[in-house]
Amino acid sequence: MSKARPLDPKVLRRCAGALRTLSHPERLRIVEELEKAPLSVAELTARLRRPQATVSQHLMRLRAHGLLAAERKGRTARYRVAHAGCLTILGCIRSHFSN
Amino acid sequence: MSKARPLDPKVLRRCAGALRTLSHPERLRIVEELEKAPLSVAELTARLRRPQATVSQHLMRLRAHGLLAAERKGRTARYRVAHAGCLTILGCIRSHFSN
DNA sequence: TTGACATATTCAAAAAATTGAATGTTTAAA
DNA sequence: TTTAAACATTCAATTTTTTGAATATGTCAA
Repeated sequence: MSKARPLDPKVLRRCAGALRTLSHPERLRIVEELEKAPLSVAELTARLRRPQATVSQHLMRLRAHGLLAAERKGRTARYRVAHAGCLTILGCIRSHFSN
Repeated sequence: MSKARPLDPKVLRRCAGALRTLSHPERLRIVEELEKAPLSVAELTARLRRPQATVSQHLMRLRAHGLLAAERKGRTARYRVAHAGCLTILGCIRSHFSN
């Protein structure tokens, strides 16, 4: 058990940024889908029933923060969760904020 | 281990809202301070070195989402963490996003 | 009461996030 | 090559968030 030193401002900003990146219903949903299995943009677009551009923008943002990663095969991009913290936070949400 | 049912849209929005409420460096810092012990607005203002109004606004927002609670004694208000999820997420951040 | 202190609220300006349409890029198939 | 499919990017309009100054409210002490 560590001493719970205060996080330094730089780290604090990065952490807040990660939380903010996750703090959108559609992005949360994306992580939820990708937790089960990697999916292409088209598959995610179908599941979320949102415009492709919107889904792509969400994916870009999640990827920019290192939360997702993409593997391209031919002309499709397969996204997957790339940061374990993502799933931990999702689990935390499920157990603490679900109802 | 549950079946990881997809969160319904309403819950998803609430969860995203909670994350967003936490996704600000100063608000994260507030939770961090209050994790150790309850504090008054003045004490928090001193620790954060931010204008009182700003701290108060952050507190109001955290309280509105049920993450903090306030107990008033005379003319001071003592804030404390009121939602366990808060601390779980803080712990998650420490272990996954700290460096 | 009056005055000072602690906290909360309002307000307007500035900054950031969200949205979808339009368009660009890359790759595979014809 | 052309064409189309899959994804990414740009853009401008809209909405939301953030900020601090100003001010309001409530409470204690004199």
